[in-house]
Amino acid sequence: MYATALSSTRRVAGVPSIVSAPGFSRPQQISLFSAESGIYAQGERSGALYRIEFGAVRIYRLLADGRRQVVAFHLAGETFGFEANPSHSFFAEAMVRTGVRTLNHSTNDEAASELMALALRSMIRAQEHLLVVGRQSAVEKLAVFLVDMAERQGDLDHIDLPMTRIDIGDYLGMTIETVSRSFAKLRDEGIVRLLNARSVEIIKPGRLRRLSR
Amino acid sequence: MYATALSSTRRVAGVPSIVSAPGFSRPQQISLFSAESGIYAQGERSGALYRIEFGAVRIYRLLADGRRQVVAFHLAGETFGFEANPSHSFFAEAMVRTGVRTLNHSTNDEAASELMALALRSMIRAQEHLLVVGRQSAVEKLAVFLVDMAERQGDLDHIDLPMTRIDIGDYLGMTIETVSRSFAKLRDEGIVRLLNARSVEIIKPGRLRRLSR
DNA sequence: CGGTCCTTTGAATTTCCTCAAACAAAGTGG
DNA sequence: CCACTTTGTTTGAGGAAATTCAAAGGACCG
Repeated sequence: MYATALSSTRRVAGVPSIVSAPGFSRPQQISLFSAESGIYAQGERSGALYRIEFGAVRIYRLLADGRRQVVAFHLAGETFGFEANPSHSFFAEAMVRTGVRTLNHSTNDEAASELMALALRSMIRAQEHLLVVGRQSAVEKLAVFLVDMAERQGDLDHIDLPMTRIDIGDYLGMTIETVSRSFAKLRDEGIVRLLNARSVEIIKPGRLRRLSR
Repeated sequence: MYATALSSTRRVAGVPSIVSAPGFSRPQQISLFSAESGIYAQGERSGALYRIEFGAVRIYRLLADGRRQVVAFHLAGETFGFEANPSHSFFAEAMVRTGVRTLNHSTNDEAASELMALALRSMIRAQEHLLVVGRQSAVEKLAVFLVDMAERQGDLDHIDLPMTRIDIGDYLGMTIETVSRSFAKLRDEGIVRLLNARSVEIIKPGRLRRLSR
């Protein structure tokens, strides 16, 4: 009952509540999060890494007036935590029921190089994202998003979206109506088929990919 | 004669030429770059850090069709190099005559932690940038940019811009005309005074700051 | 002084957003 | 199992914001 309906255009006051899960800070243990529950605790020291065993997570920032920017989506098998700087009003939330393994923040070289690699990947991702948000049209943005999701889910023909249109809009910097209309354009051109709002079949991968650059 | 006139709306074919400066890869030595010359060499290994002794540098990415996104501006006294992933068609260029010190990529702990701190800062900056580009209006974007520049130059009343309107537009995700019109709005509201196109006096810092969030 | 590049401004157009309404899907309680 | 509510999605109409196209002025340089 809080951040679910949050979007840039439907603004809200205040920030979402933060929920800590049982066993959260015990390393090498899987923590469970129900859909729409928060993952970062407010006082959390930065540097902690999280590996998603199953489910999906969104990372976002808020403007004072409630406008939201989703910085990243993370899917099963992915590691995150580098984006999360609690001192800069970042939030991480499970989008669906999600299992997360908290990785030890040990000081050995191995962990350090892993952290560095993650930092580099996160940076590249953030900048690709910036390029998309800053420099592409609505349909191009959606195409980039769909191609990315398809690749990360390992199935180039079919995508299951764990997020709402609000999430997608706040990720791509546009309203939910524009997201929906962009879906409609891709559908009307025979590029994708919408089995339902969360399930997308890619009919013409080549055209989608061409749109996305 | 290459990347200067590059912008998202005035598209160009091809990529800018890369110029290597004398003494570039010798550590602890200052390399000089003339205005509009490239700093990263194409094959440059990542991980190298650069400290700007004087001048200013832009970091950017290109889309295939020539649209450009400026990812960051770096001013004198700042360290950069983390954003630069040569394998992802990133470019770094001096905007004005610039002196750069290449820092040793040593493997000791001190250097590693410095690199990590830089990574974190770059990430935070990138995400602030994403929030601005994705979620703010033209005037708000310009206000954020001006406040940021003023703080980084250590003078809250006056800004010297080392970059063109094209750079600003490609940094904020808008056209040069919109940048110019946004400047005009701030001027017409008595928030700033334009001594010339590159020199801005901030008359009402409070109003500018309020616009920027 | 002529040329080039940058900037500003205007007018027309396009894109996206806002507001509104209807529909669909999923959950709740009787 | 069915009304009822809530939440999410789609679509339309109108309006606002930014872009595109065009032109003119200004600064700098050879």
